[in-house]
Amino acid sequence: MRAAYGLNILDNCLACPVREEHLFCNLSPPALQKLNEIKSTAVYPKEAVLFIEGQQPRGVFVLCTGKVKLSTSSSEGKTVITKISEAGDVLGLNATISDHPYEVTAEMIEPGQANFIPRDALLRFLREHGEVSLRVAQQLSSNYYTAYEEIRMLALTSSPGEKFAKLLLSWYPEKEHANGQAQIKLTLTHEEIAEMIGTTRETVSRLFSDFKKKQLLQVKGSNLILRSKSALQKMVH
Amino acid sequence: MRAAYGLNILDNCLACPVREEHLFCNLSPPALQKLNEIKSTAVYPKEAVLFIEGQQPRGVFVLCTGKVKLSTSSSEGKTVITKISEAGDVLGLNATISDHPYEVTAEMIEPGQANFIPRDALLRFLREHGEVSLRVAQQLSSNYYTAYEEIRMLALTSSPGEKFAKLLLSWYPEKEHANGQAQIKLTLTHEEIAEMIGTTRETVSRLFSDFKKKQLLQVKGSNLILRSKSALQKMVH
DNA sequence: GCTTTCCGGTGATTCAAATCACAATCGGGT
DNA sequence: ACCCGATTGTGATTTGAATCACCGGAAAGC
Repeated sequence: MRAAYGLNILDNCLACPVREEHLFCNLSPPALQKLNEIKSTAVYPKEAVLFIEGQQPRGVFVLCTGKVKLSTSSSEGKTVITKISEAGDVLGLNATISDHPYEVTAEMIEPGQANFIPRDALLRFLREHGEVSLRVAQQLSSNYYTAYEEIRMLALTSSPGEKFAKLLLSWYPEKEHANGQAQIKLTLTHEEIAEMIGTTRETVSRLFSDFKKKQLLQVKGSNLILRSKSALQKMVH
Repeated sequence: MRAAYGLNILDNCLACPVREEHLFCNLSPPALQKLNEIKSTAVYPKEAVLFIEGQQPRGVFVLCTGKVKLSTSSSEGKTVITKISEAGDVLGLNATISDHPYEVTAEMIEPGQANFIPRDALLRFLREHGEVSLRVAQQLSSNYYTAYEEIRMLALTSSPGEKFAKLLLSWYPEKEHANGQAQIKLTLTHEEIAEMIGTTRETVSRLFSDFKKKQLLQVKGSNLILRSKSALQKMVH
């Protein structure tokens, strides 16, 4: 499979067996070598916390494997999950670049491996490699865009049902079955789904029931089967 | 007043009589000269639209004077105002850098002047001036942080009353009266305030009544007087 | 000056989702 | 196989804000 790319991606990416194009891929050899010098790799178990909202940024984490839950909480204990990050994502970039405190808490929900790059080493690196700075700027823009999606989801979607449908649509893999069906491993609890769409656990439970009744989905153990993409799309419109 | 700064800021900023430190200030003379070559200045009346959500980015606008309302809407006509931009702000930066469509609509709510920098000229400029790229990256991070504030406001603040209090607090000038009082020119309609905090016009109207009754504020024509910062802070906590 | 449109205030009513309260079920550990 | 804590399902009740409906008043246009 890898061979199809013509050359081994490990040759020109930050050492991390990630297939997708990401921030630290396709760099010039000297830049890449420098990056590999300043990074350090570690393995994190489930529930490990990479960083906490409000902390001074120590640096960025490039996720190689595993899944990370990004969330932010109010002082009263209410929590929103803003994103589930996967392999290839760079975590804590904005905080590190702007020297604001981390704006989210990052917690592993599936164990995995990540490269850590300390803040000052990264900034020094970026100052020396202007071309990478532009890449970073583009990555940040893209993050910003994702945040706006979240804002739109929270502010413009009125009913929990619609938000739930949007969430399910976002779970479709790029390459789904032609008939609009998809099978997804459900790793989140109802509580966590509630925190993603800004509602309560009970409401999510009822949404699952409703959607099952309407033939929109099916649950088999931890497998979630989505039955019709078009029907979901009709709900969000 | 300006003299207090030691040198005329027009000497080292993108030509635009803005006092604050902003993105295109304190650049190297050659970079600055290049910027002034590629920018063009225009005056915009009230209700002029700089760009519309979903359009391909044409470039960035550096606001010199006036105020701009940034908003995003759903297909059903619901609208959120995400920010009121003021002099010194750079509009459309993320879209321009990442080549995503503009994520908001920018409309003048107070007439003013802005410098426009076309997309390709800006990108060429950034490639040639790596040091400015890092500044841009920092600006983008900062924008991102602001977007997160918005997410927190929308998702973690339960009642309209609390959101309203948060909004009022954000209107305090940096240097307010010691006793927690402040006078603010109210340029937004209740409808617009509703769109900022995600509620309805009627609810905003009632909030004004409630807050007046509770001695938190006072309205005299278009002047809004906030009576107690600490009382407002108690409400949001 | 008069009309028309936009904006702001306030009641009455409705309604969807939060809250409360349990019961049922699942899954991992011993 | 059994136990226990975490997770899920679902009814009954409450509630806070949206919606509907209308009026007064200010500002803008003719």
